[in-house]
Amino acid sequence: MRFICDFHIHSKFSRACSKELELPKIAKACERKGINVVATSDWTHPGWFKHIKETLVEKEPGLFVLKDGSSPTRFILTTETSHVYKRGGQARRVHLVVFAPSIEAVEKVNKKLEARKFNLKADGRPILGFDCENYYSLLKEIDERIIIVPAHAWTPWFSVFGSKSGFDSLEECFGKLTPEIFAIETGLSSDPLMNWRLSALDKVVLVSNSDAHSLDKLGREANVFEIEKLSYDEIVRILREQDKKRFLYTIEFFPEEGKYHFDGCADCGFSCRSKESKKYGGRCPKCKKLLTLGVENRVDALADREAEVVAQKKIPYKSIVPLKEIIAEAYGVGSASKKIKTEYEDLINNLGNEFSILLDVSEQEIGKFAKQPLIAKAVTRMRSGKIDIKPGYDGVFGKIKIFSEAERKKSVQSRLL
DNA sequence: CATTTTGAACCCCGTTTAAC
DNA sequence: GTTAAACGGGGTTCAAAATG
Repeated sequence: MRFICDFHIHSKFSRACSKELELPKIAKACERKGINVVATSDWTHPGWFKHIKETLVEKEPGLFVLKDGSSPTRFILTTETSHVYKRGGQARRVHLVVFAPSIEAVEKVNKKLEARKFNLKADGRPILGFDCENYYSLLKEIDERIIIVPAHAWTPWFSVFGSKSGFDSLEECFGKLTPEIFAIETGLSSDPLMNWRLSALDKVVLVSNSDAHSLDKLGREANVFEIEKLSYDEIVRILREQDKKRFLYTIEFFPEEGKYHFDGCADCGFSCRSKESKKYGGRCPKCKKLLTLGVENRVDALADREAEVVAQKKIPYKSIVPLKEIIAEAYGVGSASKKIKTEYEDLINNLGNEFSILLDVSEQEIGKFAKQPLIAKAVTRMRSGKIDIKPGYDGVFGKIKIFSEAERKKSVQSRLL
């Protein structure tokens, strides 16, 4: 059976996250998105962990469902921790996704972290002044089956390869435990093609998750597996062995849409490719402050080959645009508007879930239910990658453009006739 | 007047810089 | 030398401004 999995989201206890993020609501929202396995998230937080224990029951080994049986959505005990510390004489800020096999393992980890006086109550994504390598050692002592996956590995501020406070290699960060890093999360601003340029990453498998802070953003990136006997150990095995038979593909943002694709200065609205930023001496040509170097820049700096050489050997991926943004594009209005919400709900109700619309349903079938005729065409165009994007930079999201103004006008006219 | 867009505040803590 | 304040991030949220 096909399982779409999102291993990195947040709860209502994480900073800047929606109050709607509670397990029953997440389970329901996943059904509408087409997500089969989702992170419990935030299990280091005492209040949230209590909620997990009260609300969920184990269904398969290491996988959980709502106690009341109201949803088929599986939960897996994955969470994020934020590490701020010094290593190699430099300040480091790295985010990690932690996979745990059982409630008991989580309980032990939380006890150990509390003993070290970390404030777990402060945030669902606690900040630990804890060196990543030492942290991983501790986790492995508690339970061999716990694994760490570096989160959104290329973003400038909080990641293992980030330009502001990351490293140039996994070894620098994880030392002797580097062999136990067998997966990394590519993040919104990079896609597999970019990551394939590093031979250093041949040992690891690339995963994609949403890092959702609201129900709406669940599964904006995800992993698609073909699994017969679902369990925590089977998921980890597939990752560890890069099992291409079982790990079918990842679902990705177009990397240009991510917030840190290009180099740039958000204050001045300036952005450029990494090659050009050298020309400016790494400084904003307007305000002369240092440019925030984006994901493309870091990949360029660390890459040692063209991606195409190895593409055939890798787990493939599909690039998507969230359905709401597609609808918004077709109407020519912002994706938060009322019209968009209504059309979105209609399509989901008629066609099942968001992922089936984005990945499977035919253009013709979508056209039957879409009020705005450009929507079906936009989905097809997205599937073939024929869209324009103004790349994101310095925290500014990229802007998607599926249709030219002329095309949109033409479509409006044809409806009037 | 209703809707949409834009803008700023908020949460948290380790580090850095400024102030005492 | 010590303490205090500023800084930074992500994205939701609410308020204000702009649009039609």
